[in-house]
Amino acid sequence: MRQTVTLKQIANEIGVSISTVSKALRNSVEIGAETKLKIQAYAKLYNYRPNNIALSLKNRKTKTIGVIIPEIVHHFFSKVIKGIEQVANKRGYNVIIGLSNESFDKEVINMQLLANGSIDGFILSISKETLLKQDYHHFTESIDQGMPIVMFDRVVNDIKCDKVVVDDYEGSRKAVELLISKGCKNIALITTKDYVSVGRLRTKGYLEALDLNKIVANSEFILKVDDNDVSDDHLESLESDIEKLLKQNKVDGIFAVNEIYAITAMKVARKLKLNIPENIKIIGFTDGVLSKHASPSLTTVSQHAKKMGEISAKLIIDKLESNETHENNELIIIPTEIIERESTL
Amino acid sequence: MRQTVTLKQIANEIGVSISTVSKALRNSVEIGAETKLKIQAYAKLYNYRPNNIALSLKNRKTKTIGVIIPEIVHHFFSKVIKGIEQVANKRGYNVIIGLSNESFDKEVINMQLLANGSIDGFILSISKETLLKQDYHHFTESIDQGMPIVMFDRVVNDIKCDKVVVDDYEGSRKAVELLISKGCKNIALITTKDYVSVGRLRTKGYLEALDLNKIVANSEFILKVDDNDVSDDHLESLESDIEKLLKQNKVDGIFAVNEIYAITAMKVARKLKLNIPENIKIIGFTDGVLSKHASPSLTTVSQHAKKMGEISAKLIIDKLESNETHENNELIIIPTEIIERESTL
DNA sequence: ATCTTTTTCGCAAACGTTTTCGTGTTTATA
DNA sequence: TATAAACACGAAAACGTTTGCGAAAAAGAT
Repeated sequence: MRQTVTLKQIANEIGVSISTVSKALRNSVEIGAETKLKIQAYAKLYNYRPNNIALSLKNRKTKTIGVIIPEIVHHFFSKVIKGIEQVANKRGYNVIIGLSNESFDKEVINMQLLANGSIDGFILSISKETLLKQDYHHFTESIDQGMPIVMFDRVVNDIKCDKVVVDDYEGSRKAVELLISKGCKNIALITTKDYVSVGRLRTKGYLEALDLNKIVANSEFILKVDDNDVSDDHLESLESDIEKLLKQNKVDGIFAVNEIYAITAMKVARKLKLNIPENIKIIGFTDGVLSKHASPSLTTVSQHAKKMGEISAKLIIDKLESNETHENNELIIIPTEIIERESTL
Repeated sequence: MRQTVTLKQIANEIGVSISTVSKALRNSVEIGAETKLKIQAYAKLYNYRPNNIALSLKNRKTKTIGVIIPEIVHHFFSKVIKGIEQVANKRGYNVIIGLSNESFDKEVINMQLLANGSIDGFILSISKETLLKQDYHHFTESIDQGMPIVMFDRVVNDIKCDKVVVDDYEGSRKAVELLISKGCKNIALITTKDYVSVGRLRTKGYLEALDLNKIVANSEFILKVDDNDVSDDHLESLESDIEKLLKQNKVDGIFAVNEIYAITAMKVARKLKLNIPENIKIIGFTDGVLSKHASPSLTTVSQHAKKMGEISAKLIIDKLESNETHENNELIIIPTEIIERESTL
């Protein structure tokens, strides 16, 4: 087991000082050609690589960015990570992942763990519990300590940092207008509770679209799912809610704020012998894999998750590498895109 | 912007030495009660936290494990990560992610980047390209340098390290035998090329099950997909291949080595007006989300991805924290479990 | 009052780098 | 030949910790 070799070992072996070795390896003009060659050869032979930790300590930066997300077993978030990782890697940064599991405490602990020198900056999406509590002290603390943050998707206005979001409002409006343009008159909305900004904005887009088209919104057509229930139970109760809705009203279009709700709606429709898209049209909101492979395949509003990750990474690295004071904060809104599939033909 | 406070700053402020501060904060008996109190109060006030990097340098360990996977936008891998992260966190470790993107070069670079002090050990799943090239020098190098590795799912025998796999062979055999027990006579297999051990073993299980039940294997019933083609093209060509297969033979059961192939098979069956499960039964191999939400829902062989991650993390941390020489290597085989759903009723 | 013990604290080294500033040696210049 | 310039290298500090050991001061024992 050959341990990794250090400057000191090389110096001892060759009989020069540590600084000479360091300079030789960085090809400094201070060192004579002959010694340089000897040292470089030796280093190559023993496969010398500078110790990252020592470099981090010296340079006071780690070239690592911390990513805190609520959940990783989720197509949207994993795609964001992929985007982050890609540009981070290209620019010489590593990515360290922390999962909050939608829990406030885990979010705080994770951030504290990483903030003590392990990383240079954060990219994060806020957990539901944090959004509910509206306790953002860990974010402000981090920023106060000079550790920049970029938030994506789930953001809050109160915090002074860069933000990357999708145009939830606009995307929902367009989605519902697509349904209307296809002739739907009675359009239902399946959404989450309002405390997640994303859900609120999407609801707003739905209402706006109806309003713009002189359709009177009907509160019976709006299903607000309590997704705090992590188990599958809430899907079952959602199913029965949808079934009730579809039985009591002649709904001919459904807009769901995420993929799972849309798929569940499809399932219920099928159960009630409603043909998609003839009798009822459905649109979801997501980038997921379910929509693409469902049958009929599901029309969705794409969030451009990977792009979101790429932009977030670019923002944080730019900020880290500019020596300006991090005062001006950007809000980047990524336009959505409707991917038309069979469920709205 | 209040920067994070260091021992030195506290020492200067209070007028004692750095070592006194350090000892006071670690509640050493060497320090007088009064000074201890004063120092602790000050540290609390300024929210002192020891710098991780400095600790890493001093202790020569980072309490971080590097995870190298081929792809993160993938239900299986993200679930493994979730498992890893959970036990790693519980034991005070961080997780840093590297994506190989199924590329040999990226795998090597990622590992070299992390091996220079950034992490204490690796958990990884080998990229397809690496498996094809059969070039494993980066693994042996890492191990030679005293950096332990745990491989999961995609492993190779040649490397001396802990391995965690699912019982692919047994799982496939049981899956095919389930089809047989349900009365299927002509069972097709949709698999990948053989260089991924996983695909090879699953094929073997299929053949064995047929053999055990005195069914003669028919090479026409075996579809080997070239999944090097990352694009969606290969799914379309797979579709036509399956269609050809189903038209020319009266296949009444399909075993697919992953979720996507199974779903694709379902799609084709539906197109050909074959009822699932009445006319044809289908089983997939995976933990994915598609199977659960497909309609009819898809019977699958569960790989226990999360558990795989948990065990991998436990193995690597145990190894890191035992001061024994890392000589004895374990091979952990996780039993599969068949999750019966509608596609084989 | 003297000696021993205890208490309380600081020095210095170590982890592995990079870099500034000297210093000694060699070579070139007057 | 004396002096200046060029060259080749080393010492030391710094990043932020922890810890063994020595030493000063205080307390106790005789």
